[in-house]
Amino acid sequence: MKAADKHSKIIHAATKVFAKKGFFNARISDIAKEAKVADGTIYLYFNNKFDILISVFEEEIGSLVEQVTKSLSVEPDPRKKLEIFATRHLTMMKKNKNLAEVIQIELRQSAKLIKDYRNNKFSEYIDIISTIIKLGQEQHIYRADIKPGIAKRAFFGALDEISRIWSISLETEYSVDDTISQIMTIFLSGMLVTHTE
Amino acid sequence: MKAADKHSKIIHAATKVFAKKGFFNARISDIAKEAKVADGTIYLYFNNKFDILISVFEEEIGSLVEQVTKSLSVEPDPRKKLEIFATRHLTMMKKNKNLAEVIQIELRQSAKLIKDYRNNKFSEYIDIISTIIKLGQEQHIYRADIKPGIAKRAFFGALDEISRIWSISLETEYSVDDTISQIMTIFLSGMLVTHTE
Amino acid sequence: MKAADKHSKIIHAATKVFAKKGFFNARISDIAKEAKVADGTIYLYFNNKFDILISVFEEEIGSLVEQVTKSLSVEPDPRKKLEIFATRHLTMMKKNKNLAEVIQIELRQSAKLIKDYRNNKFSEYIDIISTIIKLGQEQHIYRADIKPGIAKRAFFGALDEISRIWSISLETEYSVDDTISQIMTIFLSGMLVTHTE
Amino acid sequence: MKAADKHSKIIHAATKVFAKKGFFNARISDIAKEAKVADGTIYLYFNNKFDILISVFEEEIGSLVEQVTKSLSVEPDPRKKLEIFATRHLTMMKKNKNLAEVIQIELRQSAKLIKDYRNNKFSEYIDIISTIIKLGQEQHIYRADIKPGIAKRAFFGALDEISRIWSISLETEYSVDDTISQIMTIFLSGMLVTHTE
DNA sequence: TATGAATGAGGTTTCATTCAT
DNA sequence: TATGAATGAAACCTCATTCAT
Repeated sequence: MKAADKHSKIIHAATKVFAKKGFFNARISDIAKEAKVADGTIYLYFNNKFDILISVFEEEIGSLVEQVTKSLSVEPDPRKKLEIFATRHLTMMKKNKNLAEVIQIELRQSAKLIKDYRNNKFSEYIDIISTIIKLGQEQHIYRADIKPGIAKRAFFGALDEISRIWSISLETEYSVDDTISQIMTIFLSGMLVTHTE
Repeated sequence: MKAADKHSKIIHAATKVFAKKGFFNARISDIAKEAKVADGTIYLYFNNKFDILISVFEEEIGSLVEQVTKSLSVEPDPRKKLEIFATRHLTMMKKNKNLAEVIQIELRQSAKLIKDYRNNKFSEYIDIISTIIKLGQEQHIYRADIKPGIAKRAFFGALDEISRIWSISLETEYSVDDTISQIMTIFLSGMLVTHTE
Repeated sequence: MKAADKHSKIIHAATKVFAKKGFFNARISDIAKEAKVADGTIYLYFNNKFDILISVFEEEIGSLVEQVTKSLSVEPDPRKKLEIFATRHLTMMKKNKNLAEVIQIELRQSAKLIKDYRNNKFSEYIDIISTIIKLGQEQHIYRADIKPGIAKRAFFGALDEISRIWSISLETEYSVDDTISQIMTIFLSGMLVTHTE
Repeated sequence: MKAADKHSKIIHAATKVFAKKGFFNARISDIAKEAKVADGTIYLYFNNKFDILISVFEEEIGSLVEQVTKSLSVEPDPRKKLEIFATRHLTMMKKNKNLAEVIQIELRQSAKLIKDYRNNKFSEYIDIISTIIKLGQEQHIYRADIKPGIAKRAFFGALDEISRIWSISLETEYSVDDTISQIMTIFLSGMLVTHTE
């Protein structure tokens, strides 16, 4: 097995374990067992436990960015692009609960633990949203007075809070489609009744 | 000093320490020192470390619910009510960074750690939003097709993600007012350019 | 309530609690609760936890000595005296399981913990046996080559080990009477088949 | 060093420390220091402190059973067998004071602490006595009316109480030989003067 | 590279004892 | 005398990390 393979095997194992137990409750030996390597082997690929967490983000979110970017590239309409982002995000979070939990919980932990960890990949991911909004503004589809820097957080926050509930409660009140539909309505048209007739 | 006072003194100390270090990195002795009591004294008021965390939520969010409810009671307009909620929430999070961090980080931790902790007070808090939306729907101000159960999460998630950034980054790109204005525009009118003229 | 009463109330409570939980697992607050006094009150009557244990011995065994001595005083026959001692001891241990356990377990603990605790009352109790033996030797009923100092321990040890089993196992294979009969046979006549005919 | 060696090294260290301080006063770090391993190492071999105590019994008494059984195997006479048992027991207790104390004190503690610990090895040890008695009864050497189940406890209790005194008092009033002689006289022939002439 | 036994620092919790009331 | 809230020392146990093989 190549080094890169083992590295990624550990990353995946760690994602699973962090998701299940949380960063602090996860033991290195749990990750080692999940990855089927010896405890000591982990330290040949990572500096310490925290380094694993950071790597999990970088790799998992990195691949998320890749997938989403690819999906978006074939769609020119900024409205549709936003919907695609939401769909891909929620679908992924529903499918990959491990990743979902790691993002929801550990993202916050880690942001706190090391101020100098810039969440590069994560920023990149969020910035996909603002890029879409800017594009829409250039095309006069999105209101010019919307600040992409705030809107991207509002949009991501909305999606994240919804998928958070999916993670902790077994029942899923609303389907992905229902949710997308609601989110798009709210973010595109707002909640007010429109009296345009 | 009365028992109730000491209880609340420990709660406030714990909020501070949890915010600064996170639940897992916080030591009981940190909380004790902050509260100016002996380590053992804490166990006269709480069963264990986790019980402190739960209590912090219940009490801090409980008082948040109280304040917000009071503010809302004097305003009949559902549009304004939503704005008041956003304003009070963001203002509080900006002012009380400890509480903000505890909500953002530990809320997620605890939800994960004990599935049977129903986050009663927190649910109550979030439900203020859905109650406002329902009221607005009855008055035909908010669209009937908006599902309050989803919208409340979207709205809270948006606010929470924004205040999360405030907590971790020292620079404050946007003021509370700016942010409120953006959030209200998005949630009430949406991001699309309206061609009603 | 007089001081002496409270003192003895605590002693009895302690005997109960020590028997149930053992000295180390017993908490002062357990004893206080059992005695229906405040924790601090105990320290008005005893110097520390260990002092309570010593006092329990002195008092409980003291009263045992008194009772046994009284029973023995009316019986002149050394053979019967020994039987009375065995009967009283086993009956008491069976009736007062608390005392039994305290003797069996804590006697050994305490003897170890403080070398300078001479178990005065306990020695006095054991010496009742050697006194009986000496009396019997004077009357040429007991063999002159029996050393009372060893025989007293053998006799007490035999009784104690038997009552120990009673304490830990719920089933009581043998009755007190059966046991006495066996013990007296062994100690008086030995286990060998006698070919005197 | 092999794992088995380290296991046994810890057992011996624990026996020593428990004997010296008693189970409750013994600290894990005491045992670790005595065994010249790190505190944590102990938990690679034992589940918890109590598990160490149980293991000490099983191992130490197990080897006692082995030795005694071996000594007995070459002696056919039930009278001599009993004497051999007493001699080996008392000799061992005098030589290995640590083991003696652990048996005397902790045997009682542990029997109390966990009702479901059956003291397997210890029962096996005691049952050596009843087996000898039964053998003697078959050969019409020991009285048929002696109940081996009671007699075994009486015999063991007698030996144990005597060795208990050896442990706690430095002076040794009686030698092993003296004691054996007394014990055998009592248990075989009883204390009564025999008028067979 | 890989292993996994060993390390030892560190934290939660308990509880005997004190002391202000 | 009596109380019981407060104290704070102490110990079991965990687990990230190391290192000899």
